[in-house]
Amino acid sequence: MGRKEADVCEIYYVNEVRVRSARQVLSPEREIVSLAEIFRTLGDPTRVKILQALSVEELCVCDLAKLLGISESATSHQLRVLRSQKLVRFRKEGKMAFYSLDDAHIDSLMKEALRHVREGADQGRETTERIRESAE
Amino acid sequence: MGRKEADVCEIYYVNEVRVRSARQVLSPEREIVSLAEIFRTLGDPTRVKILQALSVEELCVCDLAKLLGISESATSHQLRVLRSQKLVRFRKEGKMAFYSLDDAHIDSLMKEALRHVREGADQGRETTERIRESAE
DNA sequence: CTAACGTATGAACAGGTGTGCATGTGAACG
DNA sequence: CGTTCACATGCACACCTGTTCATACGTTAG
Repeated sequence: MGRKEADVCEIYYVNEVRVRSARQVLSPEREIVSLAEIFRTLGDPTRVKILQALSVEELCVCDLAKLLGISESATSHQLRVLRSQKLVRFRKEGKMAFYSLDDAHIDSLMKEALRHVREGADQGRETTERIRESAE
Repeated sequence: MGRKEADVCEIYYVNEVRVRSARQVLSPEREIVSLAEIFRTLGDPTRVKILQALSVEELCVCDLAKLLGISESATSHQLRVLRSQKLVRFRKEGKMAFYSLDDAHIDSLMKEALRHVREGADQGRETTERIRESAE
């Protein structure tokens, strides 16, 4: 009894129960990956701005580009990413393409995260910057 | 009146109102960056698993490593990232370090995102894979 | 038709990210 | 004391990401 695998952790048997119960809560790999994919998609300032802007009303590519201060090409690339995740949809009208939010969850996700940021994330940011600096 | 900048978009004046109102909703740059940072932190399968596991109860590094199937070093590296964002905290007991969630928002964030994934993200994933394939 | 426009996309490049390896640090134990 | 253990960290390297540039596509105007 006790140690199942080689010398990994002396007190293995103590936390085995915890590991087991924790493993049960883990979503299946596919869901985990999808989850991470969505968060990674939201993990870019440009895309956050796009989604915030579109939360008001639909906008065309060139207006988004002007709003963001980046090229229309870069904007289009980012919109492609957002489209691939079904976060935005678009409607073609002549040569224009009007984009809008495709998913209601996203807005509440961002608002929830914003609440987190506005609360006690100040020390967090300091810590981050300290680490990032010392890493260079 | 009308066109403010050089030849960017012919119908500039039409959507100027939209751009203006959309710009008002945008959070200040610092908040946007913080928001994106948090999402980017959540945008990794390993870290998602860590947070899901810790949502049950605190775990030490070596148990997390076993649970995740990666090295303790990699686990420690990821925990450092999560710490820097104040997403987890740790308690030292002898040579062990027990980690637990530091923020209640995070769990609800992940659950909200999970709801999004479980709904209609299937087509989304197909699209993503199609794009990823054609990009190689 | 041609030309111009708004948008989309492929290639390329700088910069960033996650993991393994080697090593360091502090605590517990003989 | 020195050794072992759990954990942390610097470095290196393969991989991924976001932007720019050049170009192509479909639509509209002349």
